[in-house]
Amino acid sequence: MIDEKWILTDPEAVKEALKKREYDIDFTEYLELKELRSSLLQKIEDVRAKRNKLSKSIGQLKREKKDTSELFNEIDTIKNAIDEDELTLKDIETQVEEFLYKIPNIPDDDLLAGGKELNEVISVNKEKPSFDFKIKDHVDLATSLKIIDYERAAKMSGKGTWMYTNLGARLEWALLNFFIDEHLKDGYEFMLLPHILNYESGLTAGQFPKFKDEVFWLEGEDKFILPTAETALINIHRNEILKNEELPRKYFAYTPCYRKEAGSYRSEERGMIRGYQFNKVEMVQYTKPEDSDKAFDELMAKAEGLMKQLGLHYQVSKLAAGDVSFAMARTFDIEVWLPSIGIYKEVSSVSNSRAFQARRGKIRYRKEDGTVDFCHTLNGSGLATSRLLPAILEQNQQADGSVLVPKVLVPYLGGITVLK
RNA sequence: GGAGAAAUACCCAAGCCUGGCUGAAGGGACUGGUCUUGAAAACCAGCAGGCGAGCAAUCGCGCGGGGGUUCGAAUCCCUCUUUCUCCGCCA
Repeated sequence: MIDEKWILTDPEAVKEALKKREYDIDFTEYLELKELRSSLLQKIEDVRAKRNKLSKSIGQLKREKKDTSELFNEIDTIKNAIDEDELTLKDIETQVEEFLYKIPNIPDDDLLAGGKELNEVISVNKEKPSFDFKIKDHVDLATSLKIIDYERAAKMSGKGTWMYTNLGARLEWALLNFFIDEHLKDGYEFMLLPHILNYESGLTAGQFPKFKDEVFWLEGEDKFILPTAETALINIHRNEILKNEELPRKYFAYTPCYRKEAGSYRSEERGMIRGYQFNKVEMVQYTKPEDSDKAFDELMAKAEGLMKQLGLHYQVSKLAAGDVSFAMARTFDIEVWLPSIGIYKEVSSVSNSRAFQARRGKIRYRKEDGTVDFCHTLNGSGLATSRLLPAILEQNQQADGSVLVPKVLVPYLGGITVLK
């Protein structure tokens, strides 16, 4: 949720800022509603104050066993005066809230105005690998190495899924364990979370109301299966006031991520590039507002550090305002090179939501001076393993169809250095 | 899934039957002070926080959430959520 005070004081500026993400908004109706709310509230509170005073007097007279009929006459006249106004007020507040929940976050000043096509590659790691043989794609590699089974997974589940078998499962698990160890080293708190969440959680994270159709809902339960661990991690401190010295708070979690991805299939995304379920380790930080830029850099450095240790060729993209997701003010993507399709695919997305999610979830902290303010929340994948595994297979493949295991993973694979 | 009990401010806890003087007793923690070489102890004092309206004085809402009854609700009624106990069922 964006800052209402800003809309009220300078709606034009907010409108301009949102234009950067190609989002056009009209505050006319909203401002009218706020106006109406204000006058209505004034009226209601006046009557309530009067009523409270009279009721108090009645209490006092009763205690003194005096006659109260005069006061009752007086109170009769205001008794129902605001009934209707109270209903109207509630209605207005619902409308205002619904309106606010649908507005995306304000992009940071330094982002380019416009969509995806303006994303900027700001750094590249390693040379693009070259091969002096005909390369295979990850589906062929994984299938011939017998580490992923697509057909049997389809049999039990349907399209858009796969199963890791034997060394495949171990490789996936090695990645996860490697990431977990790295995050622990950096003092992040390890969380295993519920995967079934309530509506409020999705609302706070910014998934809802806009993207309610992109997650799997449990029938008759008003609950959904998380599309990313972020949705849960962001709700740990919902409706809390954190102590000044508790910040920054750094968490990470491993969860599978479940997404509908309805109609998003592209032929280039065969195999495990896009599925209904994939694995990811996610990092989240709660910070003071003044520290969130630093935290962003830290998350970026951590995600990149993991990629570097894996020895993969990747690029970092700074997303243009229009490509930054709904709840975020800025996002950098780490995109890994997939030789078979000749493109870079996102394996990590590091974002700063600033106070956007905190406002939705009333995530606050007490400042040193005793006043209360919203935290900033940030998240970053660290990393999405299900896209990493194909990249490792493709980038590390050899002429004979075997694959070199990244050095850092060897200890996690019981000393295995080559998949063959 | 069935049956009961509970949810009060940072923590513990009174009040709820018998609605009004409860912006919520009492303790602990915390903060400040007295005392002390310093500390502890003892004693004294302070201590809902938050949200909303207003330039302000001040006012409104707040006793798990939502709704209702009433002139008036922490207190009565309904509902939801969560926790605990027992039974059933299981990993």
